[in-house]
Amino acid sequence: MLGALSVAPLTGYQVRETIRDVLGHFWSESFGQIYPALARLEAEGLIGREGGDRTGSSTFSLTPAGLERLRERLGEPVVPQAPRNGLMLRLFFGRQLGPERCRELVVEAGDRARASLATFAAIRAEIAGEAEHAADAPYWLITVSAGEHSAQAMVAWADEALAALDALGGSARGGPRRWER
Amino acid sequence: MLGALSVAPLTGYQVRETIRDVLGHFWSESFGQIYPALARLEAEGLIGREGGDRTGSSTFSLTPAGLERLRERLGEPVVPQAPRNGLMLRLFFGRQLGPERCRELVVEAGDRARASLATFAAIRAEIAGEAEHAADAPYWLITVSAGEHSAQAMVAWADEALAALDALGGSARGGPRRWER
DNA sequence: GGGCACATGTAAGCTGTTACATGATTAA
DNA sequence: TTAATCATGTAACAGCTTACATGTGCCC
Repeated sequence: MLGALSVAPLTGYQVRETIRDVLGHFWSESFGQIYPALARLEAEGLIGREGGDRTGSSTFSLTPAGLERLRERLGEPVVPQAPRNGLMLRLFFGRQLGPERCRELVVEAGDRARASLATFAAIRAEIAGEAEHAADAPYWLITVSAGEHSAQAMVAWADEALAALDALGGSARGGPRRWER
Repeated sequence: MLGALSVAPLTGYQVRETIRDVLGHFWSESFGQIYPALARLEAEGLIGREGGDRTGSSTFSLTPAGLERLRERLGEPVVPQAPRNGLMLRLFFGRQLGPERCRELVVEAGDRARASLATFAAIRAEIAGEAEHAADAPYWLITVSAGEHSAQAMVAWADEALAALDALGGSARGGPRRWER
């Protein structure tokens, strides 16, 4: 939230939208905690509220103390997320799930990756077109590139995995079954 | 846990180790919940306990009902994990963090990816050498392949990101500074 | 006038982590 | 005999999700 407000002043609602739409590919926040967190950050003097006292909407912006705090927090060590990849779990126990269902899961994953490649291309174009964020753009593009590399890897893996599953004889629907007479 | 016990009977401690060592690249479990969960699964008749009543260690194995339940659970839709990538968050706000620190983070990520490539190669060799798990091996190798593709993508991305950061002029230590006289 | 997007919040409850506590067995 | 590993648990706490509750302003 401090990061979002470091780019531009936002309302709570806009913070929520920004995190979902802009950071969504690598970060998520519990929206039920945004307003409590805004209140806390305001009480700590890290963000300031402008406009609409109790009547309408208020816009929050980073104070100098808030910017300092953001830099501190960004400098802290990265805490790796505990992995929880349900797709891989299902494939690992694929013998119990069956080759057909595994195949479906892999196809879906490949399709999702291809779709996200298109999204990343659009985001890349959008960032390149925004002159007002020229100083941030190189960093933003690095994260977009990470998404693209990851999605490309997923596409390549899905193709390879489908070939492996077909070799197992699991593709009952439509696949070539060379070993049958 | 049902999946782990579907491959071989294990003690609670071994379940914990198996999840950490074998599934660790794509799954994690809260170990504080393993024993309560084992007790619950036993009460539901999904797993059976052999040996050591109250004295020593007991080994759990899957009952037919447990195998059925495992297949049901594997067939449920994949719940995507909420993304929380601290590395990408720091790079996105890299302007506040500074190019030097960003560079360090990217180098670390690339090194981790290279190290995991070596690990995956070892795992691949190990799976290929285990004749008793021949029926599971193709599925296990698909998940190993996913890890390899992902790590290779990370390595390629890191190189690209470092080049982008150097172009920004952030590499004060040792990098070529062509624009200087 | 109705529906939708904008806007702000609260609270119950679930999940998961962390730290603690204990004891047996095995290897140096 | 001392340390490490194997083994089994408990409990407090932190964090997050979900559902609920309410109201405004704008467009069709």
